[in-house]
Amino acid sequence: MAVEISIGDLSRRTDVKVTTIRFYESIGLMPPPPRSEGARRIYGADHVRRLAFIRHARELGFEMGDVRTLLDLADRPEMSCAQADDIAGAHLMAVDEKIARLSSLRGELVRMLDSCAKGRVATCRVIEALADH
Amino acid sequence: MAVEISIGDLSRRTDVKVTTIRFYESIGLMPPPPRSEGARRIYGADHVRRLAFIRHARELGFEMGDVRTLLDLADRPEMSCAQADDIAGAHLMAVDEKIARLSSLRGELVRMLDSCAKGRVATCRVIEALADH
DNA sequence: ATGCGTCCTACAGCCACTGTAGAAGCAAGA
DNA sequence: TCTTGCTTCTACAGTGGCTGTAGGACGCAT
Repeated sequence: MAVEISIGDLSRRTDVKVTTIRFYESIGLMPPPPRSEGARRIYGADHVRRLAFIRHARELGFEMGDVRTLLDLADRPEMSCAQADDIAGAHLMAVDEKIARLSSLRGELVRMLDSCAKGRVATCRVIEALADH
Repeated sequence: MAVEISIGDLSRRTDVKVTTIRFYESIGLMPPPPRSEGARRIYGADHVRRLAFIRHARELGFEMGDVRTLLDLADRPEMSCAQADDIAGAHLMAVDEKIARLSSLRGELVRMLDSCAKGRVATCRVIEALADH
């Protein structure tokens, strides 16, 4: 007999909020599950797997379009995984860029804070740095 | 005679889009400027300064609430700049956290990509890593 | 039967813009 | 003077990725 769990159970198992699960269904990321007599959603093991997959991809920062493609790929085991690698590679580059950008912001923030004499706004380096970049 | 520039000029000088300038006005970040006979916005030097300030703060990743506070502070030179330092300090911590998070994501992505044998999806480490975290 | 938690749908709101439509202003060329 | 074409105007919808709310219905234990 297959596992039959409610949306609340699915939520707890995958740590994805109930509303988010319904949202994923509404945008076609999760398939519409069968319903009980009282029209409640009934999920099974593959829903758990799919949602976990989505969640991990999101945690890694993949955006929805990428997640969609990765899910499609995961459903076609015979295909080459080159596309998955491409997506992950592109994402890695994007992450590297973000890190670089944040590091330079960090530098600027540290410089601002270090040079501030903790006096009045009139002589504050933080404010000044923002004013005359 | 004061400088009198159009919204397009202001946009070019500060590298902030026209629509964004109007948006900032609509949410009260920029003051509503005087208008020409034909109801066009007329800006002056202080608008340029204020918008540049906003832009720099946004570039540094401060969110709107912070920008608002920093602007208010900048308008009160006699105040202590402790609050500005607090905001910048909190932001620095947030940036550090983001960098840490991204670095660990990066590690995971690199591991995924390194261990992938570039074969079929069925044996793809990238897909697998997403499936069984 | 009652109470309580879970679930349902449908829609508004979040942030920080961006894009669109349709109209009007304005300067330069024919 | 007329026309062309750029800029500007207002008002509002859309973006991504959810989150929150209203107003019910379901289902189980007491």
